Amino acid sequence: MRDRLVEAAARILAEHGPSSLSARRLAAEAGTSTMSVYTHFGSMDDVVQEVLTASTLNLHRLLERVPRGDDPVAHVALLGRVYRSAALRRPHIFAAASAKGLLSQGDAGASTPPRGFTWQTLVQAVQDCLDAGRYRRPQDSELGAYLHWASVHGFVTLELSGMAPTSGVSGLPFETMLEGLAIGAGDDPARAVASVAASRDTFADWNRPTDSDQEPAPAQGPGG
Amino acid sequence: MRDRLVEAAARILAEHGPSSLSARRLAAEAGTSTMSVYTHFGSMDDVVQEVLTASTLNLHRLLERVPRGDDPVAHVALLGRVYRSAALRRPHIFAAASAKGLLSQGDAGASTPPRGFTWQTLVQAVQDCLDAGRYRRPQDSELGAYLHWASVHGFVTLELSGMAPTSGVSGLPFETMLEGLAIGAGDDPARAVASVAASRDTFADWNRPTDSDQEPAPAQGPGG
DNA sequence: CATCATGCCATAACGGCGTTATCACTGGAG
DNA sequence: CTCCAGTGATAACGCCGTTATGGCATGATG
Repeated sequence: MRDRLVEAAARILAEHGPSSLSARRLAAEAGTSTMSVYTHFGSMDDVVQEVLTASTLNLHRLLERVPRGDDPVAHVALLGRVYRSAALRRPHIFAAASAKGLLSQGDAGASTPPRGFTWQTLVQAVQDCLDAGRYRRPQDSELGAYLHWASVHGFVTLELSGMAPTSGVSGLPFETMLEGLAIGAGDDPARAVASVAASRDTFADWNRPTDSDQEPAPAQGPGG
Repeated sequence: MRDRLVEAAARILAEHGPSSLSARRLAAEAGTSTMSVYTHFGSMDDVVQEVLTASTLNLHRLLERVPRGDDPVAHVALLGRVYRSAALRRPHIFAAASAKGLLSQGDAGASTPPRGFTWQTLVQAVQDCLDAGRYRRPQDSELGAYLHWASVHGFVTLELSGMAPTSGVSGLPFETMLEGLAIGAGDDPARAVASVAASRDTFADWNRPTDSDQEPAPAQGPGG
């Protein structure tokens, strides 16, 4: 029964958002009564917590599996692409996890500042850029990682709020942002553009076979 | 009565967050009954809409009054500082307005993509950077403005979620981000750093007298 | 076999929510 | 004065999360 509840909760959450996830509806869709929710969970909040934790764990696993080629800047860009792609694929989940501050942890009991394994992955990726001489600023790879994360997160957040830039804008906003991040970190502009372009191809190639990593998802367009 | 309701709603929203703003509590704190809420507003949602719209309007007015010196890059950075400062000053309001996608409009009936007057201000500021030869990319000032906005917004969002970078990090994260934005847009690194530093002084000077622009606010630290 | 303890959940309830129907009251217009 | 529009107090409806109660299986124990 517990599994059916989690399943139903995940589906409701993903398809209709958190406001539609009520104990009565959840029980009904799982074919049971509200009482069984409380036999298996402490509260309704624990249910969404469990679903969101599982979802972000999926994202973390996905991000860790991102192929690390020999171009560290492309790797950082690729991580951003995967983050955005996951968010666009399941907007409600992303929004809820973001609102609850769950996106950085991926690990129960983590301290409030970013401490999930993905965070380590990103920090390492940025550190690789520094080591390779591509990045120059900031010297602190944790700070650099945080700035990348903040920018991509903000971009996606605004995108999901329907505030994406007006159509007719020249260039692809997300590509431009990725390039700007690298250049802003000290990379050579031409190399940054090349690395971002390379990461786009890697993403396209790699994204297809890993489709099954996420549960069934509606169509989406990571093109942007 | 209407005013007392709006007042009380604004206070509850700012101090205790949206989840604490119930019709019954609002009526009680305004010294009336729930019915009066519905004589003056269509629904509870309209109440928070009104409060948030007023708050973002305040922010927009504030942003428009930002002194435009002769350094366009410093001006862009200053806009970011003011945005962040307002968000830190009233976290609940910012989070709620952000969740409702109200932050860009500042104007009823605006189309979904950013169309508020502040948006025009930011676009113009970025355009000034392009015209002055400080910025080089992207050529489209709307896109450039969007990228700045997304980064600052993401930074503040994560900051309010308690995911600010670990203490002990070297350098000031927000300063570093502002510098990175300018450099990523093509500015000369040294000039970017100088402009951001200049904007910090301008902000400190200008922030004191305009304290009264916002309603009574708890202590906060825009230092970053 | 009978007995009992345990875990699961159906029913129904409690208080609180947004919202609405009803109606008493007030104050200005004719 | 009457009449009317607007206001809001009372109480209700159907939701919500949560919980008390109790029935029903199941499996261990004698």
